[in-house]
Amino acid sequence: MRTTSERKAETRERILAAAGELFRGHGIDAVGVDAIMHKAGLTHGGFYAHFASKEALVAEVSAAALVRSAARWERISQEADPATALRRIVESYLDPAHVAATEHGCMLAALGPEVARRREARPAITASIRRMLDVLTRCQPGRECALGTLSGMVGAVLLARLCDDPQLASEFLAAARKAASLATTAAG
Amino acid sequence: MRTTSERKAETRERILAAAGELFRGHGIDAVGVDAIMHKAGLTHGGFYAHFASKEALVAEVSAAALVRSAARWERISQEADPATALRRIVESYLDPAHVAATEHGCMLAALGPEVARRREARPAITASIRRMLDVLTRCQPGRECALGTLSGMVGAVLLARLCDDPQLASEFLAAARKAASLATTAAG
DNA sequence: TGTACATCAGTGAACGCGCGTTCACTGATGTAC
DNA sequence: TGTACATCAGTGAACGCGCGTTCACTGATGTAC
Repeated sequence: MRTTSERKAETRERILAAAGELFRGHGIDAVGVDAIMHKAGLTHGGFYAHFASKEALVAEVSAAALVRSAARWERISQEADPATALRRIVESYLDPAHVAATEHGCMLAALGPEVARRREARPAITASIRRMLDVLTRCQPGRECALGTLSGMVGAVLLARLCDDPQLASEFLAAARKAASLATTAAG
Repeated sequence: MRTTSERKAETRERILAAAGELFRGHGIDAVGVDAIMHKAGLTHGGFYAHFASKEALVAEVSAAALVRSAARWERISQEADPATALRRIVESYLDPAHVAATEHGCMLAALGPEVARRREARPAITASIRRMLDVLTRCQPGRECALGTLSGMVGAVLLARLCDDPQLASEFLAAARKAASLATTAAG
């Protein structure tokens, strides 16, 4: 049988997951504690048995979502040769499905500016960005390419989401895919 | 002497400017009508003589801020040869001062995800993005380079703002500067 | 194994507060004669 | 030019509402004997 503390840890994870999806989908300030707890299958009062405040949750959620992305990239880079790993990472990131599913997508493109304004969330974010850059650097000719690829991917998804016109959106994705592969072949 | 309607138009512009700075600096949902009107030197009740709702203001502000950016880029591209114009646009965008002054900077990097969630603001944003792409396309070898440069610049500023570490932030800027110039010389 | 007590995750009513919006008003400006 | 009236941008008090947070509680689970 699950002990009480296991149950509590599971509930905490459910709250984090619910908050992660709602924040990415609607924005941090647009989602209340009430909505998060309801999505987690609980009532709002119980929130404070798990987190000190909404701001504390925000910091944890943004850190956790990006840690998961970084871990996924590391797994991909360990399971395939560098060129294949890069292709998988870049293609899944620059996929129209990623643009459409904001609530399940990358934290950087979905909440970047909102998180950047919250000082307490930034150290953990920076650590995950470094891990993501390390993965890309192993797959590309040099750190500068990795920095450019990450910027290009995040910017392309952001701009694709802003565009009213699906064709222009997919042009951004295609151009970023090409830029990432060009950077690789240039010195590969 | 200024007529009443001229005065009203000036007041409206002051409200738009105040809202533009506050939204970019703190996020749309974090800024109230009260704070905007106070910054514009007025009391909150007068807001509704100029805008139907806060949402209507949001749509106008985001559109207006990006129209101004697009117009600035067009002016630069008319006053200089393509290579110089590109350099000026890229260097001013990827300047640490731009990263620091979110409230006076590019709307895309400061409010992109928040605006992308508001359907009614997107058509005007898309039109301005097209104008910016047109300028870049005239300065670079082809539309694909322009798409990649815009994505790379927006992403780099966003990531630089997220990074806790100033050195990593400036690495993102430097890499994006280099990617933009490489794209140019590749076929130039 | 069975009973009594302690713990504490989760409930749901209640709180103060700031939000977006409304509205009766005022006083400076524009118009009519 | 001077006077009387109409307009309407802007004021500031008030509204209903939903937010983040608190708190007395309950009932399932863990512990002691």
